[in-house]
Amino acid sequence: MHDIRWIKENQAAFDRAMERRGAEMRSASLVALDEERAATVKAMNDAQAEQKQVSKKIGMAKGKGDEAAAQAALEEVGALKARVKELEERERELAAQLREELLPIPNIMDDDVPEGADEADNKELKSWGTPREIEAARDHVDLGESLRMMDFEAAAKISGSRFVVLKKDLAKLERALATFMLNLHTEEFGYEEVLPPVLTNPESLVGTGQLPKFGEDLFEASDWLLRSAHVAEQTVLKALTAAIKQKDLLTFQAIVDNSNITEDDTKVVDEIYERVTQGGKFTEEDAGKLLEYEFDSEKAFANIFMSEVQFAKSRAKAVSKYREIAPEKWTERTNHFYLTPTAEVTLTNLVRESILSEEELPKRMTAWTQCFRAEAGSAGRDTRGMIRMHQFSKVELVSITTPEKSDEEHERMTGCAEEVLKRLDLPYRTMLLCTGDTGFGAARTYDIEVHLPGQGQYREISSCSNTRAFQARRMNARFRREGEKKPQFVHTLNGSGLAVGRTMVAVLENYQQPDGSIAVPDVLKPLMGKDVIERG
RNA sequence: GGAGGAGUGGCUGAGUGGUCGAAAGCGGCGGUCUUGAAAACCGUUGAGCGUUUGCGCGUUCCGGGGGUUCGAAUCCCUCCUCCUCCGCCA
Repeated sequence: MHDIRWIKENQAAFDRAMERRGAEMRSASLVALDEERAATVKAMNDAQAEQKQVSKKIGMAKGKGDEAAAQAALEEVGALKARVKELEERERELAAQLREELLPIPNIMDDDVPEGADEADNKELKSWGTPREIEAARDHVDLGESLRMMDFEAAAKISGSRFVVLKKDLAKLERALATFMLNLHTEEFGYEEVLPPVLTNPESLVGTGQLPKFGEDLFEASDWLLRSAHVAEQTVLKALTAAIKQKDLLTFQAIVDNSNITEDDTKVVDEIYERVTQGGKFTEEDAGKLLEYEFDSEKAFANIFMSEVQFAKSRAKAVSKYREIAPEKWTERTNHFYLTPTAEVTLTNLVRESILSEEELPKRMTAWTQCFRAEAGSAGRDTRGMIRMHQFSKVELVSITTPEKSDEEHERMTGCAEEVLKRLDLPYRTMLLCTGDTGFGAARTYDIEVHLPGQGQYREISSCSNTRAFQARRMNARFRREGEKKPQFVHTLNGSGLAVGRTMVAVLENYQQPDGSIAVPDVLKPLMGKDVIERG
């Protein structure tokens, strides 16, 4: 998220940055919105100051027993109160609207990020190792299946496409690779190992930028709809009880009559809402009040009615009705989870809404986690093999730094990821992504691509990004400098170190032997307990 | 899942309608004293927003949101989190 004050002071630069992104947003409308907000805040503050002043007078007058003075002040405060409330509401609306407009805006990229449309325009920064010349090189699918240790059919049976089942030494190889990477990052590079939850809430995903714009890429795991529907039913119940209490027999009778309709339960719930919230005596305002009613002796009767609608097949309409009637009671958070697409989300959000001390920085964290991606929109791409899975494991690196250290940290982090490949003796090259290929939240991204003899090309195995303060502002993650009063935003960086599944692909294809067995890379031998993976 | 309890400043903890952003203690910072340190004593010590060249001033924030009231940390509603007991469970 961008700093609106920065946008205001650098409109031309902001607009130019958006153009490079191919985004439509321009500064003018944002600045206008913020100016209106600031004016509203000022008016609100002034009104509040006045109201507070007068209220204090009342307190003092009452303390002295001067009823007449108290009464006079009391009358004075009435108009002020209404004005404050109105301005408060307006301010809240404007602030929310501003945030809503800022959240989908991508980060500003560094000036030296090369112009380009897609990965073909990425710039190679360096390469390491020489791609192996392997005669009649086989790809990892061929190798893995021949070993009888990689089973896509079994995965399709128990889950679906874009999943894989690994067995025996390949299952173990996944574990060995992850262990090797974690050991390297924790023991030699100073990263702290973390084992975070896999399900995350929407706030976290907003913090790192997956939401609100890229929900399609995520798997959801939530019962929010069901839970909310349950609450909606409770509302219906209370409305019915209210009808009873107010002796509104017409409405009540109508509700009961309709309870006989069982084929289309949605319709029943719907109609009840129509009646209770709009029909006859019940206004929208009344509906809000109904929520406060308690029922007692009528409960049993109401329950009989409810038993007929509680199996409503589609509850979406009830939910939306409920949302209209009682928005303040609606919470998106109710058991609303996402399967985490990358540990960048969990690790980075550990510092959300916190103020760190300067000595704690840089804060370096690493985690081996399962990652889940819907891969919506990539139908047909990389359908063969383990390159693009709905579920894969990754060792992630996250650094939290001061603003002046983030560039240096970015290079360091990329070096940590490269070191994994060096020690596995896998040839790679490092790319600076072009404007068209750089992700939403990144100011600058390095991709590391490993050479795959089976495909005869380099493929992405790591992506290291500096988001600068972009995520920190979304998350309100700050630090305080020694001796300074005002906290400021940290910089956040993330990188894969590495994608474990793709590393396995690289190992298989690079270490394959003519007989179809796989030589175990030296650094993995202690972890694998053998020198060769072969069909057993 | 059922029953009950609790959320106050970096920490502990007082405050149950009125000059309360909030007692007290601890911790932190500054000072006095001391050759130095400790102890003692004195002072100081949250965040956001707005405004100001700056000192400052205004306002909001006592888990989140909403409400009652001229006025809310305090009363009401709701959500979240944590704790205890029972049940279930890897």
